[in-house]
Amino acid sequence: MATIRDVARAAEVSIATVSRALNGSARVSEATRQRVGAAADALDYWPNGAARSLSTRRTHTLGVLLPDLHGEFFSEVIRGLDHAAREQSFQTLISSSHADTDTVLSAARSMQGRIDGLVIMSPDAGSAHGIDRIKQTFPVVLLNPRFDVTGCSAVSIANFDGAYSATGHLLALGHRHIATLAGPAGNADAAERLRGYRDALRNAEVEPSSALEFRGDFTEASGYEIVEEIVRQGSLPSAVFAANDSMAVGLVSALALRRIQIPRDLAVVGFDDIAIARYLSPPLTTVHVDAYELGARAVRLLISSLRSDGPPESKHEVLPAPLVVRDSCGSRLIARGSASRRDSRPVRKRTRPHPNQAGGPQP
Amino acid sequence: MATIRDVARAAEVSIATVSRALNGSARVSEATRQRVGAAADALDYWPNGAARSLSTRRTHTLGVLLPDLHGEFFSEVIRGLDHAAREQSFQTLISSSHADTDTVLSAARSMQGRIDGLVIMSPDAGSAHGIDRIKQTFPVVLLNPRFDVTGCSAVSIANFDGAYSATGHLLALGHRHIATLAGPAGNADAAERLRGYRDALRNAEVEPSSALEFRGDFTEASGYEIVEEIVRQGSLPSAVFAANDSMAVGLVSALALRRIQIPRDLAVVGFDDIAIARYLSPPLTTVHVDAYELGARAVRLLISSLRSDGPPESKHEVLPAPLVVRDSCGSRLIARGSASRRDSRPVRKRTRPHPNQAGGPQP
DNA sequence: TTGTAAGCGTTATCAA
DNA sequence: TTGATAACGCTTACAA
Repeated sequence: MATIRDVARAAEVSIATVSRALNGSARVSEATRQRVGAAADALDYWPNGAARSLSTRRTHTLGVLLPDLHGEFFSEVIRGLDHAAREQSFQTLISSSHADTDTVLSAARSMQGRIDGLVIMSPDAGSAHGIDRIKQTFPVVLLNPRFDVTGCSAVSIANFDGAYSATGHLLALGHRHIATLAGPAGNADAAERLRGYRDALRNAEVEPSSALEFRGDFTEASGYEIVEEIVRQGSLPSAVFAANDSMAVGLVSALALRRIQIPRDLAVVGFDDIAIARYLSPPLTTVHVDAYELGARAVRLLISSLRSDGPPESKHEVLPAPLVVRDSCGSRLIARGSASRRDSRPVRKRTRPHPNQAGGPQP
Repeated sequence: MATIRDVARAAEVSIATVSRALNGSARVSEATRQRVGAAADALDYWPNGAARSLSTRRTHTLGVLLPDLHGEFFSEVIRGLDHAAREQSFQTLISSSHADTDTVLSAARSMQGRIDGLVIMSPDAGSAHGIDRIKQTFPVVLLNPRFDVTGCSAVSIANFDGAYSATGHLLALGHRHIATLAGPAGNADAAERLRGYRDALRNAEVEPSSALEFRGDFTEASGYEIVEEIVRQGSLPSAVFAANDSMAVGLVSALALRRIQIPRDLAVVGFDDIAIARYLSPPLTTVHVDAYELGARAVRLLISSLRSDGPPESKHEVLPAPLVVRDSCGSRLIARGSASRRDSRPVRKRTRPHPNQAGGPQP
């Protein structure tokens, strides 16, 4: 492997001149620049990144700490992160499966000297102290955090607003007996979505009732099982707001088995807008979460605080979560005036041909 | 930020001793080890990764170059890569959107000094030369490549076998008039799948006919549109093998609109087993591709060739692509004897509760 | 415009 | 068992 010394020798200049020539410094004559360039090409010189960042204290790399999520949401977040980073010619050092404070902290530690900043996704409340420590070493941006940290920017999902408008949609359609399939206790997103549901009800002068609040765990299985509970209660509600699409999918399957028709017998709204949502029968009305944008914004915030010296920035952006109206609530016309949008793309245009889709067999 | 010098000063030893103590060298007395540890803790010392890898020439990091894919497949590959890497305490430096040889080469170049090895996904045939260059700098593993490179391990998908068994399944069900919805010309996966389809036919003494080979581009839209073409031909085939699930999804939608019933009027098999496959009506029989495993194997191959010194390894693993029988071909009983498996998991168990699924709202 | 030399923060090789 | 000190490969004052 050729080093800068080899290039210097070949071009008959000092290593300093090679460095300057290759990095486009102004203080180099055109002639030597040529000579150095030629020598570097001839030797096929690849500068050593570690040496460079040791010297410059910059790595042009962003660290990313993720929980052990998978599926489309996660993939889209990464894509957003990576694209935004690439746009600014940053690379991304990714490490996932970080559940608790300790693993987050040790991963951050092991990235010291190799990243310029760090994006931490969905840290649990316990990690607040760890993050305080990390942000002394490099700028940190939190992705959908369960808490606020001063001196730290963050991007999160409009859980409350999304749930509020989903429930509002049902109310606008005339429903008054609206159940919710809530997420697990202790989960911050779940809590916010539940709060949005309740507030929307109260705003319509419907008192939330614990008899209509079913507790799931965000899995499809729990959505499926909850149907038994609901049915056992005797009187069916006229609508259900599921705190995520996975549970809605389970719910829909179980309803189909019991021949309970959607939306005639029961209207259903979900949250997340996962890919499957529009393939359910009927296509699921749900709250759209733009995972790609979530990642992209986090990177933009991080790079901006990288560039700004001075006190650490701490902007907290909230990503809008708009309602996407499909067919699972019926009477779609009524929804017109609301902030929702009707998803009426014809089937054949459902998937926009993606730049690379023709390049690989994968969907 | 405390450096090794600060720790040395605090512990009243030399920096060499600090390094030895912290890296668990045997040649350190228990007493000084304690003292150094205490000093490091007190100063909250984080070793600098760049300095360390400059000195050791090891980075404990794997580079990953990806095309601009997205969606579940891509996400699963990354998850497989990352998990396998983490298992061996490696981190992953990811860079996507690499379409052509030049971007692949320059990305690899910019990783020099910061990675120990590189996984390159789906490089196009043109990059063969670039990869020859890259593998002189660090070990390379190819993920589903369009070609073989000596001195380079690779993992690829059993495209031929998968297509062969999908078509074989249709033949076993008694179909003789089997069309295929092929992928784009020039795409290696598409070509292999087409070859598998043809071979299966020939093996059953059915001569492949170009009139039954329709050309799509792996998008849902193209699957949708092809139905018109097929119908225009007059006589409907009795079965279709779609070279990927996206096209199968489009196909199914278009057939539903024309009231052509699956599998009664037309049997359909796909390829990839994307998440949506089992939600189609009827659930799609398709060839399963384990994207997670694809990534994990690539990393294992890479790490193994990292550890082995000597000539570069060049194992080429092929990931099996088993047929998953659902309902889109009917008469499922006949398939018993074949190498396929019947997917009969009940709806409520479709999604295995995932370790973290209870920790985030995302599917 | 170019060269010399001092870092950057580690690890590794010697002696002691 | 420890300590000097020389790498590692690069950038960047400071001199020339």
